[in-house]
Amino acid sequence: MPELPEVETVRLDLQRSIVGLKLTSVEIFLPKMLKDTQAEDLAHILKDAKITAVDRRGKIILLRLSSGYTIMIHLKMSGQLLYMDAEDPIGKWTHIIFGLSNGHLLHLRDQRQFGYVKALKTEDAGNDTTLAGMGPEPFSTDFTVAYLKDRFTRRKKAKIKAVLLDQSVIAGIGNIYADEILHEARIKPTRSPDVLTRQELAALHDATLEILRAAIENRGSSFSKYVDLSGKQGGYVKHHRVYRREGEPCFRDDGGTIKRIKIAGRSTFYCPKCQK
DNA sequence: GCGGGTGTTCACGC
DNA sequence: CGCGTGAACACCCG
Repeated sequence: MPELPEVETVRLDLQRSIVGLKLTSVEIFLPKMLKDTQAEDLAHILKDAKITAVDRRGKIILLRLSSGYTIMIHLKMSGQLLYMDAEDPIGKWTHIIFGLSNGHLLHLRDQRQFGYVKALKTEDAGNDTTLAGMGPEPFSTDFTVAYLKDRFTRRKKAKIKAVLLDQSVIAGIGNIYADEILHEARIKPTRSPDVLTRQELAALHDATLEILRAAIENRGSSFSKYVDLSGKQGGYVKHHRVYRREGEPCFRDDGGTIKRIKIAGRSTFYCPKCQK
């Protein structure tokens, strides 16, 4: 799925192109894409509601509506949101189409059908278990070295990579960026979080911000399915230093060769030379 | 046919 | 309770 930088890229695109418009209709071809939401309720909720803002929490897009409702969209592994013309063909994997008051359409495509759309009252969003259980946004003031230290001391037997993937610790990091962040911070993904030094925690904190910032600036990583709102690929893959680079020399030119292991069931790439 | 893939969740065993 | 593993979801690709 798209991780924070990809979802943020889509959010920025949506903010530019649909805020201020009204939603006019919704067509649902695959009802199981709706989570805790009835198709007729969704149609009623969004009909003629104005989109007042597009927010993001972790990897989830939040369409804020003037009617007091929020539409949550999770793209999971292969979901895409596409801003389309009315005459554009409907793809095989388009499962939901939102109509917009300017005549354009928002297609939700998802080859693997893991993603979901959920409607809830904006005032109840704080009670939503997915949203409420999420750790701080990396770019918020809550994300500090002290916070990492506090959360990491409780995880004595875990591996740092697994903890970075835990959305309740930090919101938005996935398999690509966990590896890129750990490489930038020179920390081996198998390390135990509770024994990291103050310097390592600070390096991890800074690397998180730097890698995510650079990825957003390059409009995310497209190695397979991810595209932005207009269907274009992101440009960050060419900046990847470890992810999917098994057997290649470390970009730090330190004589290390990128290794691939499994952590938390996920392929994990790192340089044994510079990541300690 | 098999394994693996940007995510998440659950069952199970230690 | 914490943590790791494997499976599940569904589909494409090499």
